[in-house]
Amino acid sequence: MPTRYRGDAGERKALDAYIKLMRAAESVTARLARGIRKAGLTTTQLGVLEALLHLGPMAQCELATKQLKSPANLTTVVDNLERRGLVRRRRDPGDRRRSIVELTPEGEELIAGVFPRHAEAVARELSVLSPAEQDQLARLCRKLGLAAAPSCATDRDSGSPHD
Amino acid sequence: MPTRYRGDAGERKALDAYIKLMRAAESVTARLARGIRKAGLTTTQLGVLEALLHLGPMAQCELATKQLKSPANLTTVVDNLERRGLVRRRRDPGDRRRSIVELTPEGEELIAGVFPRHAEAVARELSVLSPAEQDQLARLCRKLGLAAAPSCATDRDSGSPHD
DNA sequence: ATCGAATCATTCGATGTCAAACGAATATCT
DNA sequence: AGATATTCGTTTGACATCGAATGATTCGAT
Repeated sequence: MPTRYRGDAGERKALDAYIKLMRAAESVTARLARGIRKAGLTTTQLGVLEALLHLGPMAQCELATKQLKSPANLTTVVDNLERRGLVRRRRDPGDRRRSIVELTPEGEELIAGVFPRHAEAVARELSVLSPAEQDQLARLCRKLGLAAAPSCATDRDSGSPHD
Repeated sequence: MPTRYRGDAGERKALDAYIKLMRAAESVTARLARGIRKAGLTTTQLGVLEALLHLGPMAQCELATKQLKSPANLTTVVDNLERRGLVRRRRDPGDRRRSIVELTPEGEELIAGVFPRHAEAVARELSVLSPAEQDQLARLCRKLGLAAAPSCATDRDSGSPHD
């Protein structure tokens, strides 16, 4: 037997749940990424396009908050999407620090065609769990996902707090 | 109300569970990454050093399988660790294709000092869930985490199938 | 009106990440 | 033995990712 870590029981239980959470997220992401790649997108690009499709144009800073990514990262992702003509930047007239990002017609067509198949793939991945188990998982993960700081001032939001 | 996606009920439930799973994994990872960074490591580097500490020297290919990373990725991560003198590569005499990766004394000292604090941080993050809930989460995530292809021939494994 | 603090996007440098192609070494089949 | 397939690690090229620093803009308090 290799020398495994020996902490107290509670710590071992937490570590066990933690690694299983990470492995689940990573392996589901990896499997879904194959299908996304066939559509010519990366996982992050899909997330950005989907947000724009379902929520409409929004500032880059909002996009970063919703995707749990750094502003620097969003700049490069939006750069790559803009270079391919899938999104467009527009200065917010009311606050010229902000870039409003919106789908181009090409971008909208692409994501509208891709997303339904992606949603099916997600449902297929999750189908190893019963509907009741999916609810349970959502409830437990919700508790862990909080404490995400609302860094963007544009949280003049609207209904459901990002879930 | 923004135009949200309207699929059938089962698909919406799966999507909901999926995004909460991802948000939980990403936000816990991000919070833990701050502590890891203070120790001068990245999350992946910590994972590699921890595997070497608790399981002993192993081939790069085994390391890649255990960390759910690509071989190309492991090459660069091990490169970076080797450059800092934390690990060492050694040709496997029995199979000269293989690189056995092992901790240097410096690497062992570092990870042995860092890991206990990391484990505490993990327990703290998971403490929003009761022990019973942690078990539940582990059980559900375990079902999702399977189907990870065993790419490395060195699966002459030993007891628990990576969980 | 002005000065200082906060916000947004960008740049830079470093690391992580993968897919694909490749060379070296090994295993397998005949 | 010799031909073929497989495995392991690496390289390359593209993208993702963060932290820190910077410039432009806005906000807040006097």
